[in-house]
Amino acid sequence: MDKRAFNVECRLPTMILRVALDTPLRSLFDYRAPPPDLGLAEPGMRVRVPFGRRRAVGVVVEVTDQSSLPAERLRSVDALLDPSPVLDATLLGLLRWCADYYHHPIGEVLAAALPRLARAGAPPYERIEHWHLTQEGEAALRAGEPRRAPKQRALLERLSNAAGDGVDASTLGAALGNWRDSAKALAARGWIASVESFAEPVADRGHATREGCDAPPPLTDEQAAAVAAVGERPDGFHAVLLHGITGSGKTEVYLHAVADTLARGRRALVLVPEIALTPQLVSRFARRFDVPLAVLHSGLTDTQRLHAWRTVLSGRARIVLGTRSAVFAPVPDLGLIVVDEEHDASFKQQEGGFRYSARDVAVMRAQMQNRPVLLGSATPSLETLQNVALGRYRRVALSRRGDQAPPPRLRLVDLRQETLHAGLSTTAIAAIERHLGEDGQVLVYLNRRGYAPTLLCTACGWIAPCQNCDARYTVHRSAAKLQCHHCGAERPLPRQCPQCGYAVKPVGQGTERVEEALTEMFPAVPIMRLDRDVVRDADELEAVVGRLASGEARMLIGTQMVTKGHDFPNVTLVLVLNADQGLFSTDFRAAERLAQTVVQVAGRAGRAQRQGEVLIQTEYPEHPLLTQLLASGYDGFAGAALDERRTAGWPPFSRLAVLRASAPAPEAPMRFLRAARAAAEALQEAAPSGRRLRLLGPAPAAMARRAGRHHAQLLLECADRPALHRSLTAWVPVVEALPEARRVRWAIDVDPLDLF
DNA sequence: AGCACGCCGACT
DNA sequence: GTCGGCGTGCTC
Repeated sequence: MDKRAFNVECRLPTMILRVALDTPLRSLFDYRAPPPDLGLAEPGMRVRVPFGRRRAVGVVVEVTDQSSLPAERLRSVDALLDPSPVLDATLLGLLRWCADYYHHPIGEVLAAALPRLARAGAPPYERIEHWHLTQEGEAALRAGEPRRAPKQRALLERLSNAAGDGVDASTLGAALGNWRDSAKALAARGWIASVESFAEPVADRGHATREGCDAPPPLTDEQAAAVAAVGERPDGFHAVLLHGITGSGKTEVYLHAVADTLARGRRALVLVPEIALTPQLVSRFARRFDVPLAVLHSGLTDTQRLHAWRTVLSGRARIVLGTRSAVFAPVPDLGLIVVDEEHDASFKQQEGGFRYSARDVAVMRAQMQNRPVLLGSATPSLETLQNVALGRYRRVALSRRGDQAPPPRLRLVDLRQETLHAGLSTTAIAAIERHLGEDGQVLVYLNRRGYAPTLLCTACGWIAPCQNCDARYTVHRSAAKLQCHHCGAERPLPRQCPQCGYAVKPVGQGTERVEEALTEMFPAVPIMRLDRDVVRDADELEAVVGRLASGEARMLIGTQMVTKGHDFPNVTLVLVLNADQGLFSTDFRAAERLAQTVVQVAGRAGRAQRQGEVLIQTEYPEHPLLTQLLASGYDGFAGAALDERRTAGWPPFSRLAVLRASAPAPEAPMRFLRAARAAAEALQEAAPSGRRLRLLGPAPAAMARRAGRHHAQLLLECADRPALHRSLTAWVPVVEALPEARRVRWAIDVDPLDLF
């Protein structure tokens, strides 16, 4: 309490707040602190400030007593929006590290950590609205009023029965349904009134947790060892890779590690890819633990997101489950971070300006917080495996499936020796017949939705080009339209060639077409499709999964969606229709992605007693990646792939950054990038910064024109991270100041996932 | 990014 | 004669 008095006397005269604002500017802005009666500003609190001609909400990053600006140019903050920091010291430190590491303006980095409504100034705590009867109201009720408004009367009676400070709005909503109109009418007559307050943050620690209704099953030895490895040093940073094959029970390890964390009175943060489509995990946590759980994902409305964020900030939520941006959730007393499917590309922000890897940020957060981080995957990224090899992460393995099912048998189907029916080889069709005959289920994986990837004119060769992109329209037959999968443009499906009037035909296979072909081949077998066109939300997904689980459907054809997290216990045959996309890509990560996809989809097979069979269709059955994967599994593949990366000097044996630019004008991105490259070369000459920086490009992107904008990029490569970082630190301000920069949208992508 | 100011074309 | 195009500059 005396702290305030101290500050008034000694620091107020020169108290200056350094504030981050949601602008692409790379600096902080100095403001005079508000008078002390408005509250004492601390780093991590939001403030409302005048900014140019408008008002903005910013976050106090530093409190100092001096500014590089003359005092007369400083303006005062309008208001302090938080009674205590919404970003604690560790989280603020993490965000500052992000701004530095990803070379992104601090204001936009902080914006990524706050829900939109919080950025607009919404209070940090839930408003609690308490309604109570006034004396006039009591009198009216005794007098038998209101006589002809039953809803108003019910509300009055409900309030008159309430004790103490009345009834809060959510209780009224639950008890009376639509009560707002009645309340308005009664308030207008002065019979009832409301008082607003804020929900208090939860201050307790050491809160013992009861386990919920699901009793934890006994752990296998491997699982127990994994849980022990995570819990070994709960007060220090260490990273554990949980390398568990599909079906080995990784989730059970997470649940136990989280239980240990809760038992210490700490909170757990669990990151998953694309949670909106994996409600299974959420319900498993909800059933196991009898504690409040917050779920943060991209499918929430702004209001829902604000609500969930407040639940986290207040400490009510003991477990926070979320996707990428949840890595910035303001979890108090954070005791453990789990990253499930750590190899998943959706942890990397690929759009917009601030392109961070939530997995890497999670590791850094755990380090700053001095807490363990648990990374789980059946197919760990090569980066993570290299961290294990260097002794930075500890690897614990789950090598046995809980159901004791033998691992599936993988086989290649040589497409050069096969006749194809709608993309299906005769071998594959025979295998489908056999498995269906033996009462098994069949899963067909094809990473291409729609009916066919192109529509071709049989006479003139016209190929339905998208107007906005260097791409062709995809045929969607049942919706009778053409759709561009890069910009979303649609047009009706033409019956004849719009150029010459002759017949058009769809070329190639998408999931819709394969479904049609399978339906024709197996008219008696119920088939389901699983892709973004058929399944729009979690409920629809559950319906499809449910129909397969019940045996109502016997075959499933789908895209990536089928590889993610869902159990199909009776699937005995998995078909991978075209593995070849990943074999000859210019992207050095394509092989890794293909291996991960194949292993993940193969893991869906044979989870019951029967051994599963996996058929991979390819034109290149002797390709080393495929033979390696078949001969020695993912581990063998990963070892060979890491050797290749070392030889070629690709990550994790070097560090990359990409400067990306786009503009409607076709020449602007390349002009900007050439200027940026020249600037980098000039800097290198002026101050050789140790390790050599290699510049590759600029070059137009693989698909140069997307959604009406032209894209190009410049690749920067360096043998070690500090040297790359130093170069970027010197270079980015110069790039920003280039006159050409004004004509493009540009962004730095540190540790890019996709190069082309 | 916003939001101004500031100079040159087609409109009431 | 104005409305408005987007080039340039600034935001503590």
